Amino acid sequence: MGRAPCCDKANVKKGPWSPEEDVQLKEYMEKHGTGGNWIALPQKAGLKRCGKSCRLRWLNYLRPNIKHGEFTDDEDRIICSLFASIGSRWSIIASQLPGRTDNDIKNYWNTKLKKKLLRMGPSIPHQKKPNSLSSNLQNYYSIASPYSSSLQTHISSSPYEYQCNNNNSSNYYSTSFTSLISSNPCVGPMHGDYNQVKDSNNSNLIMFGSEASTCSSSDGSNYFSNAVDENQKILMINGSDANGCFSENPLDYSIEEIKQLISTNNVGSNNLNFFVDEIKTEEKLMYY
DNA sequence: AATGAGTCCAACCGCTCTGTA
DNA sequence: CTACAGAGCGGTTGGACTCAT
Repeated sequence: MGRAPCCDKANVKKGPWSPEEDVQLKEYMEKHGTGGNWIALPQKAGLKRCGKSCRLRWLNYLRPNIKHGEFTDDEDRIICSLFASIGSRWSIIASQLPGRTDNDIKNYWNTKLKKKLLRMGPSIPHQKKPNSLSSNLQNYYSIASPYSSSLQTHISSSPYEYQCNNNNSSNYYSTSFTSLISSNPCVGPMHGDYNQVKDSNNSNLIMFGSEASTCSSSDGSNYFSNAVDENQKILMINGSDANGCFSENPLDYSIEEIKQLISTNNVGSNNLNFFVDEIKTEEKLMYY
């Protein structure tokens, strides 16, 4: 038996929204809000739409302060940087770009940014490390404001810098991203929750998740769960320079590796093996 | 002018997660 | 503990638009 549909599909209008429907939804939302129930909203608002459709329309188009139009270079960098570090977690990426929606960013990435990246040749100026991520991608990773300033605040205010020696691999951490996520009202604290505990050697640990099984949501918490996978290379968002650019590669992946992932459609929740999935419930520890 | 290919993006689908009874 | 409903997410699709031939 399949899953029950969220609405009566036979009596629900599909397809593009008319201006009248937009007005209707907007007026209702401004007066009443969602009332905590999207499913019931269309009926209350007099719309022949599925609740999910209303939600999507509101979030992606009608709600205030939505930014449409061209993405700036800064936004490009932020997207590239976050994509490289957390994969296609569009909602998290969107949370770092005020006014942008996850759908917008997803579309932008799929239609433009990805291609733009792939077009970039290996010979680009300002290479910092020829054999690692010293490519246009790396330049894209160099994060500029406003993200960098916020990130830098977290970095500078962070008391810890972590090094995680995980079996035979040496994985490095800083708190920057952790702090960023955990302090971000859009993604935390749920997504960035961690506990400070001590291991058997009385070493301090940072533990993401809780008790026997860590949160397995497909958002930031997974990122952290997977980020410490011993078999995976680890994001190092480390000290940024005075311009807000990272002074080190944020990733140990080469442009070619990433391009390959993109070109083989291996970018996504299943195959972007930087940090994503696979060990969703495994508890991971960070030593400091 | 016709048309086919490519691009873009709004919207849908189906899944997972979360809260609650 | 389990089942269920709603919310949220990422992947995909379909149609409008643009451009080249």
